[in-house]
Amino acid sequence: MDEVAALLHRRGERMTRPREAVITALAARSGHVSVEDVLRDVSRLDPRVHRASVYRTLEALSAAAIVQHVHLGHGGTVYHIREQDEDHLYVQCRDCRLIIDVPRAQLDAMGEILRRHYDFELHPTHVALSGLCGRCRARRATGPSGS
Amino acid sequence: MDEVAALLHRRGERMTRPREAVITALAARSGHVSVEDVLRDVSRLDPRVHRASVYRTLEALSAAAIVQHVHLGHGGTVYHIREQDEDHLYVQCRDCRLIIDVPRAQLDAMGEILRRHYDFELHPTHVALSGLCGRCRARRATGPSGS
DNA sequence: ATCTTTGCAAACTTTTTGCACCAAT
DNA sequence: ATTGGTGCAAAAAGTTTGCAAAGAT
Repeated sequence: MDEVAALLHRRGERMTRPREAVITALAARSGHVSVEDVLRDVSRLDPRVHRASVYRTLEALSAAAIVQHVHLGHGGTVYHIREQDEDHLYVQCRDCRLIIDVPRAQLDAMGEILRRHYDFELHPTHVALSGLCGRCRARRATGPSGS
Repeated sequence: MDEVAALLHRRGERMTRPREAVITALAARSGHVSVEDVLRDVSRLDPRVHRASVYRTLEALSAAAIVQHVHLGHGGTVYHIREQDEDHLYVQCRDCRLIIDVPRAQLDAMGEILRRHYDFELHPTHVALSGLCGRCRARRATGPSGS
């Protein structure tokens, strides 16, 4: 928390109650937190904090590179505290919404192709890829009658 | 258009004026059309068509697999008429929003890794990857002072 | 004639903004 | 004392819904 405060101060910004609450909320969950989750958790942590402050705080913390967001195909955007070695990408199951972190090394083949053939530099952490996890694939094979 | 009508009829559904307008709007643009674009184009093509009908039509056409959507990291969701050989994925520049279609073959390395190591079947057309195209990377290097 | 789809209006959800006040530095 | 940030309330954006009427088959 002090680290975060220092980062903010370096930018001429301040550590405040709403910001503490947002950071606490993000830290409490392992990662992949939706705005909705943040709003709910923050208002539990400190009911005085207003929605608008949560939105503004997420924006400020993003600008300061303290938090990062990942767009999911469905289900909007999730936030998490940025780690120094943010070297994985996200893959999400389109059925159960499970998110899997994949080491960035795995993406290098793709990144290399994009760079070479398309002069395009991939930022693999920004958007989650979509697909089907094994469990949901099995469930679909069995048929939705199974439920 | 008749093809689409046939597909709808096969599902016990009907071809109507709003649906024609939406399909015309989607066909007129090469692809990657936002709801906003569809709404605007449709109301030009036929001002009697209501917004709500556009939303409902996009949903119906999606359900019938006549149109498909792609989630972009920023800028929401874009629609396009589904092609039989939908074998490319999308990559989008985070600065200029340019969308590049990449042949699916290029993604096979990644797809293979996900399948083998994570038991995850990638649906690569559903979400656009994000990154920086060459032009924007150059512009950033020059510095935003260049504009 | 039947039954799907439409237009409309209103509701809803989510996010943003203007502004006076509060509070971190 | 500064001036960045907050809470509030209202507006803005984007999407959905109930319903009576219209229209495709």
